[in-house]
Amino acid sequence: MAIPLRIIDPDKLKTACSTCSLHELCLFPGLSTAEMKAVDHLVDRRRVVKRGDYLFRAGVNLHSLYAIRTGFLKSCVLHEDGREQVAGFHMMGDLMGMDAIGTNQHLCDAVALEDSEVCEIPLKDLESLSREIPSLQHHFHRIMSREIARDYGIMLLLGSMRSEERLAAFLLNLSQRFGARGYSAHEFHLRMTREEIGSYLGLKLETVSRTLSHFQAQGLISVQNKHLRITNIEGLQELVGQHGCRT
Amino acid sequence: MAIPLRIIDPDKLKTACSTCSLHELCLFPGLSTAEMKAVDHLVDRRRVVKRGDYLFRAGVNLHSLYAIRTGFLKSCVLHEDGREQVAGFHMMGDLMGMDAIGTNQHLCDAVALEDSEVCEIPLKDLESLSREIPSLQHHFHRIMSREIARDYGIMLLLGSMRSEERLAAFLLNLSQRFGARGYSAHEFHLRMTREEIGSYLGLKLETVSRTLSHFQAQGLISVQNKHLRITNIEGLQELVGQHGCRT
DNA sequence: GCATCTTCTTGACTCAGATCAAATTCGGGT
DNA sequence: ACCCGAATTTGATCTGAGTCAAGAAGATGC
Repeated sequence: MAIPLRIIDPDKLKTACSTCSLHELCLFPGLSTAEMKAVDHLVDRRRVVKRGDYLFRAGVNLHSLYAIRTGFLKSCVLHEDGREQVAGFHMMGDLMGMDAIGTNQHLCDAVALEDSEVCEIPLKDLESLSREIPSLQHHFHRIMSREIARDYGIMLLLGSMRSEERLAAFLLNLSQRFGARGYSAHEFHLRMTREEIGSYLGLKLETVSRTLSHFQAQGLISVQNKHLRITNIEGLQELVGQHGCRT
Repeated sequence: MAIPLRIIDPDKLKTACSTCSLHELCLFPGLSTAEMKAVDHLVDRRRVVKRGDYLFRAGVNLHSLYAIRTGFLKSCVLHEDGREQVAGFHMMGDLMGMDAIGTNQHLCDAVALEDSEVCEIPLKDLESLSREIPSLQHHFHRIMSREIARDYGIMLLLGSMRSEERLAAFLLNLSQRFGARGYSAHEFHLRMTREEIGSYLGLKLETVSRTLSHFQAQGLISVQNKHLRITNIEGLQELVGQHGCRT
């Protein structure tokens, strides 16, 4: 395990959290320099996942959590009978794999929708380091909790919104997340197919397509295949939670 | 803070996790006696919540997590526009409040559906004790993770099951949970209204009622208002994941 | 550059579950 | 025991989204 004596190990440098531009989004903001140093050793290694490849598959044993550095992935829950549903879309700074801690087995497939790069964080190491750094521990709990909160939002969406509201909420969510990461919040590339959007929103791909066309006709957005531009964000916001039909 | 010198403080005794019959279900299984002792001090106090009362409300600051000792509660997520949806039903041994760690504010209302009793676990104390007891720490992570896993299941249910499947899955879930707690798995009391079931499953109360009647006509269950008896559990199991229509 | 496969759009029709509307039963309070 | 509001059941009708189908537009590979 001895690291070869080199002045700069370029690989290590690239992996280090302390030099990572994502560290405010990712697991470890607001740590002292010394703590940051300790965290650097936590991040085992980076891994590249090509478009279409699996980061992990349902059923395999958990060894690490994965923090996304670049790229875009989806997670798919699998039902015993073969049905499959997109449970989330994940981008830079998101942490994946937390659903597997309970059973020690991944519950969902994680598939890259574009070439992506992730940092592996062995759970054992994260747990032992968070025993030493209370702020890291608390931050990890916050991240798990936010995942629960996100899921509650999706449950609300699936359980009580009509198709237009779902899609509007989806677009606003993407917009907000791209914006938070320094990308344009009103113009972006949809990395997933209509079918994947539909699966995530509990709709059929035809409904997704129709609803997008409808939004475009209303002047809310302009879509050209996967390129999307939000032209009236207030209009979309009004749509969400407007048609309070399904009481 | 000095505890009055008495041989037995009956209140403390009742609160102690080490003597609690739930401790295998609840947060702290498999600890040494010494560790158990430390955990006892963690559980701040017990609280009684009368039927219809709130354990906590959306928006209030988090101070504690709550482990249910007895009773039955629901949690309701609130949409800004006043829409409300049941996010879960919680019983003996379940832990509530984890959704609030992320923002430090509760996201949902927790309402007792029958007179209930909970143990308050201050998050700060749980975090500091779990820094000392690795198995407690890991178990807490597992519980949060299981909550995420549960939510994935609900997303699958809401996003891709038809009404009969949803209700069958719901009944089987209740059955399994009652069974795991030593109650009858095939005969129990529904503590929630049809409307609450519907809200949880993304259906209208009429649909819930009709579907229950339909199940009864098929000989799968027998319902008499809130009293439910499962007469053909395999039949229900077949129903879930049978009609794989919504691909 | 062409062929092929996948993804997307749009239209016509159908149906599961929502909505509206009674009638009935239950449960808590006096 | 009786009353009253809430919860449940059941029926009739309506509708939003699913299903089926066919063509168009993009991607991918040779």
